[in-house]
Amino acid sequence: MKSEAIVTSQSDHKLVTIRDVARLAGVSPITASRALNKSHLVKPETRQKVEAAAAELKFIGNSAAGSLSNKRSNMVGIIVPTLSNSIFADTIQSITSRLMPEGFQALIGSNEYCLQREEDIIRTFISHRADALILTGHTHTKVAEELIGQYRIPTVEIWNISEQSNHICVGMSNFQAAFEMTSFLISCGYKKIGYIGGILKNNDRSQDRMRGYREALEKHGVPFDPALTRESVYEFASGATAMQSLLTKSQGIDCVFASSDIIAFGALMECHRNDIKIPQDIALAGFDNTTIGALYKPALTTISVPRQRIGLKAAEITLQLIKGENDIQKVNDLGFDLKVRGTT
Amino acid sequence: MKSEAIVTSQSDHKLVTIRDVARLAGVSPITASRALNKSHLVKPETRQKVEAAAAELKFIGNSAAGSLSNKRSNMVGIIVPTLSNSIFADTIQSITSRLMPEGFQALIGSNEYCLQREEDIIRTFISHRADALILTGHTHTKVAEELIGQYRIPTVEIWNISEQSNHICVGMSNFQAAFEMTSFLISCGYKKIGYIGGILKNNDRSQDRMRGYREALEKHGVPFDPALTRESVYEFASGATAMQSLLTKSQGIDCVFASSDIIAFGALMECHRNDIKIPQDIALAGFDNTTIGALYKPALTTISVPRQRIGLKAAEITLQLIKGENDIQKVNDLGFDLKVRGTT
DNA sequence: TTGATTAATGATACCGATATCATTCAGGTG
DNA sequence: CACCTGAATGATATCGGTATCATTAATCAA
Repeated sequence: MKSEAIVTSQSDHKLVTIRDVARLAGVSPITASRALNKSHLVKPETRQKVEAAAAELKFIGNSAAGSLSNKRSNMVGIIVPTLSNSIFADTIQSITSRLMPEGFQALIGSNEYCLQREEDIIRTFISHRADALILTGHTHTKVAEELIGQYRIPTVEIWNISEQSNHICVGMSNFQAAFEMTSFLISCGYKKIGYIGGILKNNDRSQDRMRGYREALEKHGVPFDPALTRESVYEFASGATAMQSLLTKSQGIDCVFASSDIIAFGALMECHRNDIKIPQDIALAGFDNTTIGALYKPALTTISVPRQRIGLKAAEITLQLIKGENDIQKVNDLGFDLKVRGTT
Repeated sequence: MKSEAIVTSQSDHKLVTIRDVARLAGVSPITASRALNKSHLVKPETRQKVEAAAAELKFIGNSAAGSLSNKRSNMVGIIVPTLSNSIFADTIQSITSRLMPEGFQALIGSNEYCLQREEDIIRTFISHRADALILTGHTHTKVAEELIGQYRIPTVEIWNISEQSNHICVGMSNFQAAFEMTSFLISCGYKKIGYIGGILKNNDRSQDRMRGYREALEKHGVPFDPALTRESVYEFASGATAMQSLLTKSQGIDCVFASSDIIAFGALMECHRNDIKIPQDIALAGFDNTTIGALYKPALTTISVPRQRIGLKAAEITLQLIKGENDIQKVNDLGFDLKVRGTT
């Protein structure tokens, strides 16, 4: 079908392009493009004409075309373990709030604690030529690391820190935090301290927290007893189940350290259900410092993690990396806070 | 710089393109493209050669180039009010779990209950030429609607239903649900039923729930009393504050209907803190059926919303719309369940 | 006045994929 | 054997921007 000059069929579904804007403004397409992006290269008067034309046509540029040409997608891929846990929602929130004003679109993926799925998501993000990646933790598949290398995607890891990692990381020492919490619990005089941690497999945060618990015990001369530990999915119900198991199979426990507030809350519910008084009968500590934990009475003793600051700093570094800056500190420790409250 | 046949500089940062794959496989670029996408047009043997080449080079296609050419981005934009509330996280989860296997990338945005921000996000999504949009609720800015129309983006609304809407919607009647809950509370014999709802402005779900509460009261001959109602942000702390206000300023209340479990839980905490027994002193009902509510003792009476099914159905319809099917039911009511539990 | 420099704009090519149309060739038919 | 059909593949153009280099006009130093 040859288009004839006059015909402007409505059913043609032609979207407005920068050429249309340029035509209406009486300039060339490149000038229009420049006016809309790098306005300093264009006379203010021209810029206004172009902007007016763009506004009149409700022009929205095609970023696929843009990124194809200038090799920057203005997208940043973010992968968290899950969206259901609000702690990651908070981090995402703060990342995007920093990135959006700079013109970046966040691609968000959750791997549901599965490395293979993470690899798939990374592959998708690369296909969209994300300008950078923000991943949770240090643990990734070999292929994922290779792809990141081959496609040279600047990558930032959040929520844990390690000198060993291949990437820049922003977070706090999960080991140190668990170590300090456990030490604190020991210093309170608790003798038989149970531990409900997240699934260890492929999860460096869970592993580090467990290690913190264990090494703190050993440092204080308390033998580590696997029978006092449970692995739990990061969900209320699972925390409750783990607690139930501890209550029945490990009598004499006077304190439980849950490596996540969600798990701790599930454990709390379970105690509640069994008329076990917190902290009189059993003390309880969590990790993450969620809102519910702080609001509950008695309020939950926990580790406060600077979720928003992690997101903000990660976004900041991401922007620097995209700009090509490379004098960036590799390990960014934002610390944590031990919040001693009612449950211990 | 003219490229000389032999030179393959490592520092050239050249990413592998489909031409490289084609060359290695000994076919033309188009054949390579076909082999990787629409393999039925290509001899099985050829396809294998191409796949082998792609695998060897770790080829990941540039989807910007792809979508520029075939006018499909394989991206679906999803906008929810917030990620902090797990109910939306659940919906997103189920949407993406349906969309990803079909090769779609979800673009996720949260408008933080702000219509202008929603409009901005929609603009971004359109710039990426999202193949479809999934929005929460019916309330959008005029400009947003215009853009959706102009760029002809198939759009599905979730979490509320209405014949009036411009778009296909998937959800349940928030009005009906609040109506039934309120009627139930009346039937329990509660005489002075307070209401803590979400912010009404620009939020059709909040509005419909409030209307359901009000009309149920009136239908049963109970006068609607604004002094018994509060508006609250959808956060624990805000629910607690609202409850506190009700407790001090509206004595004699024997029941509170919170239009969200999060608010209800905040209210619960507040009662707990003031040694008010639930349900003996005051009954409490929520909305959403979150996990904590179900786990708490006494468990929270609430409205169960089919969050996952909403997401799934929305994804399903989105796929149909993208395929161009248009015999799609406009209003998709997935219903709700009144969960009567311990708090009433 | 002239050559040099800067500001503003434009012509053309190109990013990397695929749509479209063309071509080749094997097998079937009358 | 000429003709047609369909399967497999390829050449070329194109999507909608922008990089790159070229051009023009205006400003300025010598």
